[in-house]
Amino acid sequence: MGNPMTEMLKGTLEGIVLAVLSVRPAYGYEITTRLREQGFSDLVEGTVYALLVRVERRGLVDVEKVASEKGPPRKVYSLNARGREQLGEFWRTWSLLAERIEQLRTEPAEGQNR
Amino acid sequence: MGNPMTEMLKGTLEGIVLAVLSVRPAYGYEITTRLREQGFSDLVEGTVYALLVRVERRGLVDVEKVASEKGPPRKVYSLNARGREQLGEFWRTWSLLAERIEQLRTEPAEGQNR
DNA sequence: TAGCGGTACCTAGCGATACCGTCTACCAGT
DNA sequence: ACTGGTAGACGGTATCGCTAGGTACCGCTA
Repeated sequence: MGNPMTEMLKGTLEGIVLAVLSVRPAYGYEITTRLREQGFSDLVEGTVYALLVRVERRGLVDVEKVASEKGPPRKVYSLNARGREQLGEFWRTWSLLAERIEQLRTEPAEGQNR
Repeated sequence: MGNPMTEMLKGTLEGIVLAVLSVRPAYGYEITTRLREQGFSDLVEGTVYALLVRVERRGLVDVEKVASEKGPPRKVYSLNARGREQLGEFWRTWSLLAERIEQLRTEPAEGQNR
């Protein structure tokens, strides 16, 4: 079965991470903990790392290795031009979906609009 | 890759179909064509049928076979008590996700220039 | 009467993605 | 020496929507 939030995140998590990176560059561990604090409490570290590898392969982010004071070096990701384009695409798709779903929520009173 | 809307529908399509059924009972072909007209233009028949089989197995809907004037008999699905409960759960999860994502859209770098 | 399009349902296999568990590796404080 | 926090990686699993077909019935038309 799996909890519903997990399934809903499919297809949206990438946009969420890109949105985080659009604010400022960040590294994986940081992204995970920040999103966890912002309410995505079930988010799993491994998921974010895998997603970052994917967006890097698709050329949506630039990567820079930065030495860390604690632990291994950080891979700092920053959104590039293609990434910002993709983020725009995400917002468009999201808006469409959200609009249609909200329509379904308030529709029951109306019934048939045909 | 796949188009982004397809990925975003994962986890939400079930709720969408349950919402449609909450208005009034319907059969698979009807649900597909109605949603297609309402903007989910890429939605595929097979997807809806498979989804209906799943929600039936999980006991969220009641099924009744009704003879059709054209073609094979219709399987009319209606939302039962468990289905309505599940729909409520869907709306709660959706609201949470939508709220957090909208927050990301307008958020201006929390810990830095604010 | 043969063919076509619309209605209505069903299925096997594929691709994408999030989760799970576990691992490596480094450092500070006790 | 041990624990806990930081940082990244990987193989396996499950879910779910799509692809790409198939079956079956009906009315209309060439």
